[in-house]
Amino acid sequence: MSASDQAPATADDVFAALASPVRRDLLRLLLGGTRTVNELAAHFDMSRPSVSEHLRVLRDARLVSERKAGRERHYSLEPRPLLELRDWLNPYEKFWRQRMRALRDALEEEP
Amino acid sequence: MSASDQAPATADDVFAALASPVRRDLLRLLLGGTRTVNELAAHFDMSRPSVSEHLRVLRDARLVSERKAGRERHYSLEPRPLLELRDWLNPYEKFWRQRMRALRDALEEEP
DNA sequence: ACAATACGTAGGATATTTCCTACCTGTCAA
DNA sequence: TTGACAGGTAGGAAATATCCTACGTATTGT
Repeated sequence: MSASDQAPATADDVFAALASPVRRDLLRLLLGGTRTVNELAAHFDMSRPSVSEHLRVLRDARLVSERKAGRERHYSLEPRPLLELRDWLNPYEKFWRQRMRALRDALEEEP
Repeated sequence: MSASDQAPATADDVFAALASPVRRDLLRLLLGGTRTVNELAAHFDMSRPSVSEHLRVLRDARLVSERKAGRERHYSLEPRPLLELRDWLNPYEKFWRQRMRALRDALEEEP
């Protein structure tokens, strides 16, 4: 399963990709716009090849895309999997609101 | 760093906890309400002690809480870290809306 | 043409995760 | 009291993750 597959990324891929703080930092950097590998690697106390590997994990999870431009590779943020994460989160937000409502009701009953 | 600490869970703990599909299934089961360890373990093709370890990871991330009741332990969902995850997601949703807006504007320009 | 640059891949060392079985403590019920 | 049950912990095997250096390939500039 490499980044060149057209198959959609699984939730597993996305959650696993987000588990690394390095990869979350990479996503945050890409919020500022497209970046080359060297530009990204400059932010880390880590070898460039290791950053390349993290980028591959992010690519496999469809969280970033790459565009070849001469000898550079321009990486861009692809927010769609994060929107699916928001959908995953939705039932838990509902749960949260129910709990808040119950707490408020209990407080109103005994003032 | 055990679950008995009062220190708040880090984003790292939360993302790492969510990286396992078993632990995400545990959270989903707890959406239905409080469950004992045995009730939870019954849903998995895995030994009960292994489920216990997954529960510890979720506890350390403050994603679940436990309440002792006789010889049972009742586990409950604690949605607060997931709400922080939603906050983490926020800038990416803004990014997404910007991108959608740009696409829409481009389409209007060239109909 | 040739050196330098950008970046990926290979192979490997080490750390971490994930599962197991064995075992322990605390609680309940007969 | 004693046996059964709930569930955590210990120790270890196997798989995976994370980093490195060395190297290969494609592109650019001189």
